[in-house]
Amino acid sequence: MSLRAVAREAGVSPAAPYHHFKDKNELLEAIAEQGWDLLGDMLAKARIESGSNYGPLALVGVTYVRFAREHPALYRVMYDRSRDREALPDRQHGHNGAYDRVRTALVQAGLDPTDLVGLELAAVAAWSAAHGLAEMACFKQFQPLKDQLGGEEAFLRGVFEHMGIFAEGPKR
Amino acid sequence: MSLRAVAREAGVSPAAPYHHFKDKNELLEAIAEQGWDLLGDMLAKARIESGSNYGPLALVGVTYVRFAREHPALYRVMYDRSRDREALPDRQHGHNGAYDRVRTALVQAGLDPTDLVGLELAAVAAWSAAHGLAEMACFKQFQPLKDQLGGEEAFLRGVFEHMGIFAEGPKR
DNA sequence: GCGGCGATCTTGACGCCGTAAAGTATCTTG
DNA sequence: CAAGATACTTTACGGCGTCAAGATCGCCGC
Repeated sequence: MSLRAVAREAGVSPAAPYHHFKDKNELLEAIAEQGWDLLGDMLAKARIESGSNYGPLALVGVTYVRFAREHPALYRVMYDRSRDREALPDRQHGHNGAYDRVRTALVQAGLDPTDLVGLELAAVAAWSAAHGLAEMACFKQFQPLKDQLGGEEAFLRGVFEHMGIFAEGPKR
Repeated sequence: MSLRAVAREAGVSPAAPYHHFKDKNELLEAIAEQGWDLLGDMLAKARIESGSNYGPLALVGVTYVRFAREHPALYRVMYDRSRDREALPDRQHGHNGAYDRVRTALVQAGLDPTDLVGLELAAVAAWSAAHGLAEMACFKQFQPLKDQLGGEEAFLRGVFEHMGIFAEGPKR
């Protein structure tokens, strides 16, 4: 993606974007921020969803991965910016704190809220698993397995079932 | 990273690399391939390592993440190429099949070798977790937690303990 | 009503990039 | 030693991110 191409598509000169963003990176940051907000909203919506047959954590996991799979380019921009700044988005930076949301879901899933270290480790585990699966799910070599299981959703759920924290109920 | 910069560093003209690689991408593919071979060797070495206090799967997980942390640029090249071709490296493409290695370790860890679907799901889960953690572990916000646990290795181990398949012994 | 001003855009330029074509030097081999 | 392969250079093209210098236009206070 080139800034000049964006300007062309918008029907303006190549230098026009510089009156709205300091440079290309700042444009991408703005896009990423909107993306995190959108993902945060989807996670919030997923958590109050009724009739789900997932455990509360698996639900946010599947929602996270589905978001990444439905907006692959956006998700890439989002995560690449995080990697550049070496930090996950939190409320301090203006977005709605998807990371906090994971911790909340973990407490709801039965983790001890007073065990701060355990909670943090579980949050990292959950986010790692979701992000990792989001990146793995796009590989073609899993298509047969997805077909065999009856679709991508079942595949995601099957994978999450192999990860302790996503299993039904409080941690072993 | 620019091809011209590589040529400059090697003391040759900008066009010289084109006599060894079709284009920039092919150079990166070659680098990635060497990377996967190196990682495969490290995983093999880790598995025969004596005196380890990890479960067999956690050992390969920690080794995988440590490799990614020690060679972040290389790991990025490796994974980015995989994402482009939408496939993990396997023996068919000439390298030593890191993916097969994970499946082998899973069987050694006690999974039923005849349950092909379960084995495949577990392999995806393990690889997702390792890749996800490799990408998360670089975030600065976890530094306090790492310090509190006594180093990055303990941090990694703590996270893996929260993921079912990495826990000691056969799956729950 | 009008002068100025800020916002928004254009033009043109700079240096860097990936890549291609054509030419040159060096090394190998019959 | 001739001939061809190998490794490299030079030159060039178009695209990129970015910047400085204007141009245009709508709005506000006088």
